[in-house]
Amino acid sequence: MIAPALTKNQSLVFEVLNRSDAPMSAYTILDRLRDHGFRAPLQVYRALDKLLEFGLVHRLESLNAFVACSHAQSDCCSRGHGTVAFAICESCGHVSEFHDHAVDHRLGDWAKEKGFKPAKTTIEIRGLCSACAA
Amino acid sequence: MIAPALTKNQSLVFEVLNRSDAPMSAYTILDRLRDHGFRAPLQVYRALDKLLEFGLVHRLESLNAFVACSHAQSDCCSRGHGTVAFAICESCGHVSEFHDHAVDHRLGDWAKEKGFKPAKTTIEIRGLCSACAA
DNA sequence: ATCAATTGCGTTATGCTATAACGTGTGTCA
DNA sequence: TGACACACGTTATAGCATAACGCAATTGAT
Repeated sequence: MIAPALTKNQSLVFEVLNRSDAPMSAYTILDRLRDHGFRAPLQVYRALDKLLEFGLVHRLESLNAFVACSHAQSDCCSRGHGTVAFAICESCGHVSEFHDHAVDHRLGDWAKEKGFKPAKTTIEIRGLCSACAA
Repeated sequence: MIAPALTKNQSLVFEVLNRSDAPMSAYTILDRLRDHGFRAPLQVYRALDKLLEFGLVHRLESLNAFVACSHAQSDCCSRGHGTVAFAICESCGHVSEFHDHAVDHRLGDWAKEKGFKPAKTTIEIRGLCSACAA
């Protein structure tokens, strides 16, 4: 899944997500981009679909929101080296993205044992980050 | 979190979920219960909130839907002995609920290391069950 | 060069998911 | 008995996501 050059809309959405230090809903992104000519949710959702496909953005299922991939610079996402997990602070909104090989492997083992063919795995931990828990 | 006797609405919602072999959205539950006097989403959501609190029901974040806890009979859920994971078949809709101590422990270690205080953890694997993958 | 297929884009309308805010009734118990 | 907690019912609204239409630009094979 090599990412081609982004289109204008895709770039705009990606920029907004990259600048944000917290997840954003599609509608929040839309509002941020009204000045750039965005008028309808579909403009955002279509861009997000592509960005997700390219691995530049992640969707947080438990929030119905989106974040830029923390490792977009490296080969992490574009190579799809495994399942990514998220720790979401419910106080400040900060999201830590990490990969745990052991967890990945363990879930893979379970799937293998059960004959289940995984397509996409979601791991999200909600709680308080170290700064907010202090 | 010992579950007290369920109220009428809670029982109705729980029954519907128990009879279903796939997750159900709140609105689908509502439709199933129109004959029993349900008229508004809030009647369902309020019951679901309690059932979730009692550990009798789980919410599937990646589907915005709900399932009865597979282990409701045992002490699994009511005791909250750890994080539960779900394997969701995208073909037949069947959901397997399981617990993996190693995964649980591993994520706990990560949290401890980072000073993150977990409140709720979501693990959902979407794919094809053995029957549908065959 | 041209035609067909693909892709992105814009717009309108709609559907699905979830909660706010208000009021009612009922049971507890100090 | 009066304050409180809790379940319930209703209306309205907020928030998230996609269907369906049409147009424009690009690509690529013939």
